[in-house]
Amino acid sequence: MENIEIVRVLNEVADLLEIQQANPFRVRAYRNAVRTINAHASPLRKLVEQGADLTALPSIGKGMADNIRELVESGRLAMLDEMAAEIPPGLVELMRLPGVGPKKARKLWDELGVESIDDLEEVASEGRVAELPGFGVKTQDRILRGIRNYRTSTTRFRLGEVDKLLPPLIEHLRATPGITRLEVAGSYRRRKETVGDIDVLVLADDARAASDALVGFSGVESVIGAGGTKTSVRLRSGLQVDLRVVPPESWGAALIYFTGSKEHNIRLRRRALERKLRVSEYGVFTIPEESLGDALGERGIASEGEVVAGATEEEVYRALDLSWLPPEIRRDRGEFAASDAGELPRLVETSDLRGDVHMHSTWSDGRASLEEMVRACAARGYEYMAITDHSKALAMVEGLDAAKLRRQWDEIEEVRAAHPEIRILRGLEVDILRDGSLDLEDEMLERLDVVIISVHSFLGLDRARQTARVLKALAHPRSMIFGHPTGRLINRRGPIDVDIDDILHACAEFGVAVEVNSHPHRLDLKDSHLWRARELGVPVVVATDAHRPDDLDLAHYGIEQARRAWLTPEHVLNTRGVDDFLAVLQGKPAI
DNA sequence: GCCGTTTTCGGCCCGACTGTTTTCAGTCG
Repeated sequence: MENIEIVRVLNEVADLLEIQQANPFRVRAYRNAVRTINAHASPLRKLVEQGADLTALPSIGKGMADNIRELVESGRLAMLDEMAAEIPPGLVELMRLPGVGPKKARKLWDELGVESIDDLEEVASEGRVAELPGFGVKTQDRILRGIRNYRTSTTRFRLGEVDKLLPPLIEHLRATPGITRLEVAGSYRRRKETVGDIDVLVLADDARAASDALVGFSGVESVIGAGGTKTSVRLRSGLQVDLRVVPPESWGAALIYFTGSKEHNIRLRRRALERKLRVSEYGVFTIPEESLGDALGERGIASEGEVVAGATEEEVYRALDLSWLPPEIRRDRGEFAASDAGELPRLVETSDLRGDVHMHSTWSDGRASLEEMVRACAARGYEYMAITDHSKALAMVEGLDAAKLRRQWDEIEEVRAAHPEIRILRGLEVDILRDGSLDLEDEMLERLDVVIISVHSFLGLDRARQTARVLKALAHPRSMIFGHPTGRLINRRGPIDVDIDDILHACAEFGVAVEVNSHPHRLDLKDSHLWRARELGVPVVVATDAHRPDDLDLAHYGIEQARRAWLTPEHVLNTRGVDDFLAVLQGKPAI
């Protein structure tokens, strides 16, 4: 049983508990456990096998540890089986619809016998949902719309897509009179690999005018809602945009609040309470003595208290004895402790990169000549670069065999002479063959400066075979960088099935670096695996896998991914000078 | 169900919006 399966089971338990109207804090305990497991890169299975104490993990207590052990050892959870016998499986799915939570799902089941989305569509189109107490015509319509939307599948947008969709909207809003400040918050600002919707914060003289400006944007397909402080629209692309007008004295607090993550905010508020302060999107406030211990006063309204901070993020964090925290690490993954200890990392930045070492040219499937790629790298200020075309196994792109590679080296010699401003390394992206051997003769591998090894075929091997295949390739003395290690394509293709923990251990042992492939379709390795790589001391290379000169500008996506894993320039090999870079990669015995 | 040099019991983040109500529950982020 893998972590991802454990997570699915525990999440389902939480869903079912909600429908059963169990203690909400018990539900939250399951959600918190899921969070911990998601953040844990190595398999809990191994910990269980070793007899380790799972309760050492945050949010895992005795009960949860028992659950996990039961899952690992038997593959089942008796408690879930019991609950699932009582509750129809389709009920959980109802809660995916906007406006339907556990209470409404339960009522639909109790009163109308709804057991699935299909059932719900039927009774809703008959008008029977509107007749239920607590429901109405509007809720019924919303459910029907939600079902249609759900069926046309609303996946999250890749960060790179959003970066293309947003600029016209931002420009439009910035040009609106009265909007004096604008910032995109949310997971977009945290540079998460995918984004669900967009939160735009603005400072505006006239909230109405700002709202009208959004509604009047040419890309808007429909208006979802408009309140006093929030306007929501859906763009024709399907992307939902929420505009929030914020008063200047609350700007920083609102920016923190809407940047999230949710987990970060929760921790922030708890921290405030420890200091007898209250944090909201409006600022940091004192809690008046009389309402201490009575968090919810009459009708839930706590007395106001005095404003302590709110105008800037720095001031809000300072009020809680914290340094300003980069959005990428606002995930409650240790950033508070690091700030307290004065040990916040100096995260790697795009400008730290001194070379790009994964790119293609017309020698294989690139669109630009070798010299054009060299010029493009030099123009970006790189000190060095590696041309890494495909090896011959990728026949469809006419990959390079030994003979073709020698001819490429001749051309590299010529280009080197013409471009002394940049060091051009001889590289190759060598296919890992089905049996784990490399797609190039050893004597040629010996003569390459940079050897990237990648999986491009037999993506469907089972875990045992796939892992063994990769481990064998990593053990090759000339393997230097493991390219796009999991092979995933975001929203399109899942990762190959490998034991990532075993692989990272092998990388550490053999001194092979892992790539952060910066292409926004890949972002591979992902953040949680990079986190593990850092823990294990595996060197990291951030590279673009560019197939044309413009692709070289995608490096920032890889850097942002690295920042989410707390990587500093020390962790990223290609922030070093070329001699250092090569020394680490090649610092291994000859064949 | 988890957690604790303030607590092993009694807490557990905060506010807005919507739709349904006539004082509020449910949902969402």
